[in-house]
Amino acid sequence: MTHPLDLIFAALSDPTRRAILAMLLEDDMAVTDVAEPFAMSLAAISKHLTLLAEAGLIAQEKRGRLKWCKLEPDAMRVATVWMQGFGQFDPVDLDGLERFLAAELG
Amino acid sequence: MTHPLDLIFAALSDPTRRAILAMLLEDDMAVTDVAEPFAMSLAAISKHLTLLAEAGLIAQEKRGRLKWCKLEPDAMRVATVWMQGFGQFDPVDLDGLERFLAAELG
DNA sequence: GCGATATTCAACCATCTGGTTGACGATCTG
DNA sequence: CAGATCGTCAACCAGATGGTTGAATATCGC
Repeated sequence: MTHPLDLIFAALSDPTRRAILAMLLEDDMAVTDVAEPFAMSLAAISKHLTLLAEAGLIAQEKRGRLKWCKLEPDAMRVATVWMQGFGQFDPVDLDGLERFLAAELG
Repeated sequence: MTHPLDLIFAALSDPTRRAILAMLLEDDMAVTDVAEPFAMSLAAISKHLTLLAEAGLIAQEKRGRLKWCKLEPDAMRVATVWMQGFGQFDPVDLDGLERFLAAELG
């Protein structure tokens, strides 16, 4: 795995990591605070954060004993730019989208 | 792995599968034709196509002995919609994007 | 019906992933 | 300094992923 998009999409494919990103959208947070809502070990969250950082989706900065995590929106934009090509050809088909979501999400 | 976005992003995280999607953007294709440009077995491509179909990114329809693959843009749109939230807050920072790409792609 | 073409299935393999636990190195606080 | 807190590291595990090969199943054309 070496292309940036590989890392970005792989990082986004895990629900825990997407939830972390959503949290960081609200506010920058230290690792322990990120971990708090999840029913898994701190080490597991730490690994998730490392993956997110390697993908460029977040930046981590250590200040004192806390390591602050903040969203890094550029990486997500790169992915968005790549994906744009696949949806833009027919004027957005909201009905179709709705059908898809209804089918997939129950 | 059960959430639709899990499958969609996981499917997109592989360069072979992204290349397949780009090919299908040009035209619908049968499995053997999809496989032709790749230096790997037909079975491998067949598995990739199955993953793409499970993610909803393509649809496969068997006509005679050929199985036609076509792009199914709704799934990609679902992902785009999810991602929109992370980039839209500051007016698109093209310089930052360029720096990111320069850093990541060499 | 027979041979060729299209596609999948099954078994196998190496590697990655997402999680655990316990020990460890830093840093803050009293 | 001593103790608590923050975070990572290392070893381990079960299961998924991306690939292979060879056999099996449809379907087409003669």
